[in-house]
Parts: sequence; structure tokens; C-alpha cells
Amino acid sequence: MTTQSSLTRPRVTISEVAKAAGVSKATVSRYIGGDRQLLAEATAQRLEAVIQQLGYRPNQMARGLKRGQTRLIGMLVADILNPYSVAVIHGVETACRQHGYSLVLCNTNRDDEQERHHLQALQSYNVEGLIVNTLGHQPGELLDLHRRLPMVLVDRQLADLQVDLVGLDNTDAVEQALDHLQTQGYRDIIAIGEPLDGTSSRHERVQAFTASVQRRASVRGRVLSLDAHLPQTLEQCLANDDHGPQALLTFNGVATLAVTRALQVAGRGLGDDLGLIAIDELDWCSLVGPGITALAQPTERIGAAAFECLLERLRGSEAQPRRLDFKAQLIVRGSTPLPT
Amino acid sequence: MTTQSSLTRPRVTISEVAKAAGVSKATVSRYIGGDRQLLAEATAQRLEAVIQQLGYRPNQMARGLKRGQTRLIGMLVADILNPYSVAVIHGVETACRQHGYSLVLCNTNRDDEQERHHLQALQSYNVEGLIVNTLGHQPGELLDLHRRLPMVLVDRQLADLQVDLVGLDNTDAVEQALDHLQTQGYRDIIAIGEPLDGTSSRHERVQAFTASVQRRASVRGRVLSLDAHLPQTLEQCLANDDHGPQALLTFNGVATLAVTRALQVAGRGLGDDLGLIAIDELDWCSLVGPGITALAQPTERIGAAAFECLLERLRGSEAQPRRLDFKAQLIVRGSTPLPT
DNA sequence: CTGTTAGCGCTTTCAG
DNA sequence: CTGAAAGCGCTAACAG
Repeated sequence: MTTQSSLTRPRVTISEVAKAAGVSKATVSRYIGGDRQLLAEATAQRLEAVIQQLGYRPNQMARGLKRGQTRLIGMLVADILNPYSVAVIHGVETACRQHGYSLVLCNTNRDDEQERHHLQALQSYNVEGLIVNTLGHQPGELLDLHRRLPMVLVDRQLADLQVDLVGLDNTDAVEQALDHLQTQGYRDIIAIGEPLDGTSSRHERVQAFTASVQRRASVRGRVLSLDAHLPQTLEQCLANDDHGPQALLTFNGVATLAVTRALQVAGRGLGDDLGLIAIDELDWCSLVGPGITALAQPTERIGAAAFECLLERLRGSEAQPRRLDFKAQLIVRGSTPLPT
Repeated sequence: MTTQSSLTRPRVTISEVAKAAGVSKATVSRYIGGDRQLLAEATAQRLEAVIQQLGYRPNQMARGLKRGQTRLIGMLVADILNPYSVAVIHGVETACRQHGYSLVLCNTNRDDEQERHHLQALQSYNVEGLIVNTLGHQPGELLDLHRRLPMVLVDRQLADLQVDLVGLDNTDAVEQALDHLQTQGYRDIIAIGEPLDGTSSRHERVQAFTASVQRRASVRGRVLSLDAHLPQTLEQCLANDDHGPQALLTFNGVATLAVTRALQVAGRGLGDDLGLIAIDELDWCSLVGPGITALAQPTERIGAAAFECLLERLRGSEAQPRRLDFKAQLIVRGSTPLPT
């Protein structure tokens, strides 16, 4: 029986340790603060024993209050159910731990109201810095926060905000996609993404796509938005196949899922007369149909880079805001064979 | 230009607000503490304006230090890359926000060392309670913490620890799986899960499976562990098909992924001569082959329930530790047709 | 209705 | 090498 009960002792404090060890609070503080060398060997040993025995854990809140640093990093993600976000979180989390920081994670659920709410909460907990995957709808709050806190953006830029940004080299990714498709002989490319809502990465991918298609004389390209009518719209586009072999390019994991489902409903197989290449590698890319060709983002590295970027700022760097673009890695699978 | 700079003003404090508004700190404290009714209307209005204008945000750390409550909940997950965990996190997170709590999330990466580390960190940040998806390898730290903190376990029980547990009704889930498979005419069932490492839910599923098979005269069952040799072991088992139509039962998402990959490598299709039913619904269950029949866990509800359970404890409930078991929901797809 | 006063647990001068 | 004392930002009696 170990039921948690009202008998719960209040936490052991530094004073108790001090008393038990027969020293002053200051001495204990020095010990836990790592100034162990400045203590008499005997004292240090006694302290070690007492702390161990009492099960003392320094109260980070109190330390933070006094020293002005909490060793807490806040992270805001737009959608924790998106595998991309999770992978980035994982990268950030790992880097945090390695540097002695803890992560306070907030999920905005793609909701502006929640974004605002969480931003306030994070601030009130005195996080030392912020890693933000924002919606970008209302820069106000963010701009404001940025004046008080080091911050780095992930994947999504914010207009008017001069901040470090780490993400994918979207232009390159789209270029790789089109190169591959063209090489494979596809001439009619339909790109599909979530509706444009101001998210910079979506914009950039669409831009890059349009520009790149324009540069390719023999290729035709169109852009579709994910919505309730996707299956119909898609079918319509696919019917209009007077320009050569067709292929789909999905701009992220969400689009890939939606498109794959739509194709399934429509009863269209992958790879035979219709190519597909996806931005974002997913667990199941290799499993569905002949396998889906993907452009994998180095998500872990993106996460780690975001943290390191933040760390530099925390250490006082005043350098110009940087933009860290990572290259996507092409993984060729059966969904983009040479069309027959 | 909004570059964060060393000019960063220190945060606005309650004293500054007090001075600016010409009242005492106590009054400001009352205002932000919600005792707004106990203030003169005029004072309240002045305060509102000043706070707004100064951009004042109460320091939760300081409040926590004083009041002994931080409005922080700690959550420990074994593997954030597992979609099950993420879905539960989402449920917890939502519930937290609705009740004014923030979530500090820690991922142990299935590593004992990291579990210990994070547990200490969470404690040092004075989280009010803990939601734990533990490895269960070393109850020591956890047992210890449980004496100081309300805690609820998710999915995995811990021997010797009398704590609330919320998870899946494993017996029922396995029963549903076998019922379905048997109804469909399968007679030789191979169950596959991650290696038994003390994780209670894995144990329970294996136990339930063995017991349930025993009760079914006409059915034969075996259990396999995920490891490097899975493809071979599996092939071997499948060759031994003298007991009637065969089907696979995967015990969780990880197993489903591994098995699906192994089958693909082996060139075996789903549904024709080999059935498959999976515990855990995944994004791609409907997409691969004829679709994978799944037993979906109500993950969001599990997460929400975990938080609510914790909340009761936080409010002082001394009730006997409960076990909340949710039923899995069967989603029939093409991987379990009536065998030919 | 509002101000005064003491701390919460810890760190940090400043003296020994 | 160690202790005393002040104070981080806030709340909670207790007076008025």
C-alpha cells in the first residue's frame, strides 16, 4: 500500500537540509549550485549524505525567481497530431535535455485563440526562450513577446518579424520533385496542399511550384486546395489529360493522406497511369500500393537546429536573424515509375 | 525591424503596476487574483488600464512559490513518436487547458536513465501532479514520488504501486479480436507484440490471448515477439498451416507497422489467404492493401480521463485507486474477409 | 474597500 | 571556507 494521502509531507527545503547538516543555507546553496570546490571536503560530504537521506530536491521555481532564469524553454506547435510536428518536437526535446533545459509544450490546435492563450501562459512561467510553429494569423502577440524573449520560428515565417527561422528549403524541395517527375516522363503535374491561410511554407511551396513549372516548357502544372470537394475536383483534373502523363505532388503529410484517401475512393491505383510524389516522409509511405515516393524533411535536425539557434540567442548573440534551410531528401518508390 | 536586443526591459512587476496605479501591491494582487468584486469599481478600472498599458503579466513562478501551487501538470511518455502516445497527449493537453493547467511534457525515449532524469526535473518544477506512461522498469523513483505527488498511470501498471490507472480493457479487446477472427473463419492465429519487458499492457494482452485461445477448442494460437528475425519467424509460422485459415493479430501500432513491412517484404498480400487484425487504429489502416481491420483505442478519452482522475486527486480525493478501462472499438476492413 | 507586514525557497553580496 | 541578511515577485493575514 502506497496510496498518496493527505499525510503528504511538504517538500524538504534548503533550510531543513541546512539545519540537519549543521550549516547555513548559503552553504547548502553553494553545494547545489555546483560551487562544490569552494567548500571544505568534509562539509561537501556531509551535505551529500544529508541531501541524499532527506531526498532533497532544490525548488527550481525559487531558484528561477531569484536568479532570473528558469531553464525552461517553451514550444508552441500548431498541430501535435501532425507527424511532422512530433518529429520536430522530438528533436527539440532531445537537444533541450542535453543542455539541461526542460520543455513546456503547447499545442494550439490550429486555433488563434489557443495560440494567444498559450503564449501568455508560457510567458507567465518565465520560459527563457520560445520555439514557435505559429499559425501566423496575428503577429501582434508574437511581435510583442519577441521584444522580451529570444525566439525562433519553425517552418513558418512571420511577416514583419525579424527572427531566426529554421525549416525546409522549399524551393529546392519543389525543384527536386519536379526534376524527378519530369525525368520520369510526367508532363502534367497537379500540386495539392492545404488551403493557403498565410502559412509561409505553404505559400513558398506554391510559389516555387508555379515558378518552376513556368521554367519548364514541356510541363503543365496546376495547384489544388484541400477541401471537401477534393475527390471531385481531382477527378475532373485527371480527366483533362491531354498534356501527357499525369502526376500528383502533395505539399505535406496532411495533403498526402487526403489525396491517398481520395484516390482510393476513386478507385485509382498509384503508379500505373498516375504518379505521386509527396513532401514529408510518413511511416506508411512504403506500404501503400507500390510505395509513395517522398521528399523527407530532416525533422530531427530541424528540431535540434531550432534549439541550438535559440541557445545562441540565450547566450546573448545579437547577430542578424538567420534563416536555416534544410534540404529535403528524395526517396524514390513505386508511385513514380516511368509511365508506360 | 524588431530584433530582440540586449535592451530587453526586465519584466514588469506587480510593484510597478502598483506604483503606476497609485495603489498597494496587495490591491493589484487582489485584482489579478480574481477578487475583483472586492475592489472599488474605480480602482478595478484603473488597474485594468494600467496593466493593459504596461503589458503586465503576473509571474506564475512567484505566485506558485507563495501559494504552493503552480498550475503545472507533468506528463511523462515513453515514446513520443508513437501515435498512441501523441493521441493521449492531445487528450490530456486539451483537458489541462480547459481547467487552467499547463502541461510540461517529457519524453523518456524508452530509456530508464531519461525517465529518472525527467522525473527529477518535473519534481523540481513543482508540478502539482503527474501523468505517467512509464517503462515500469524501476518503480523506485516513481514509488518515491508518489508519496509526494498525486499521480495517474496511463496504459501501464506498475507492480506494488497503488495508483489510478487508465487504459484499455485489454481482455475485452483481445476477446473482440478473437471473436471477429473466429467468426470470419480463421482457425490459426498468430499474435505479435513487442518483446515482453515488464510493460503491463503487453503482458495483459498476451495473457488474455493465451487464455482466450485456450477457451476456443477449434482455434490454435501462438505468440511471436518483434525482433530482427521477425520476417523469418513469421514465414516459418505461416508455412505451418495445417490447422486451417491463418490470421495475424498485432498487439499495438508498432507491431502492426513491423508486421505489415515484413509481409510486404515477403510478398504476401493481406486478406486473400492471410487475415490481419490490429490493436490501435492508425492513419494508414484504411490505405494499405484492402485495409487493415483495427481495434481503435479511444485515445482522446483516455487522455481526458487521465487528467480528470488526476484532478480529483488534486482536489483531495482519498478514494481507493481506480482502474479505468476503456473498450476498444472494432473497425472491420478488408484484411479480415471470410477466407476462401 | 485598501494598505502593512511577513514570508514562500532560494541566491548572493558582504563580512567574517 | 562559511554565515548573516536582503530580496526575487507575489500572496495572505491582519489591521484599519
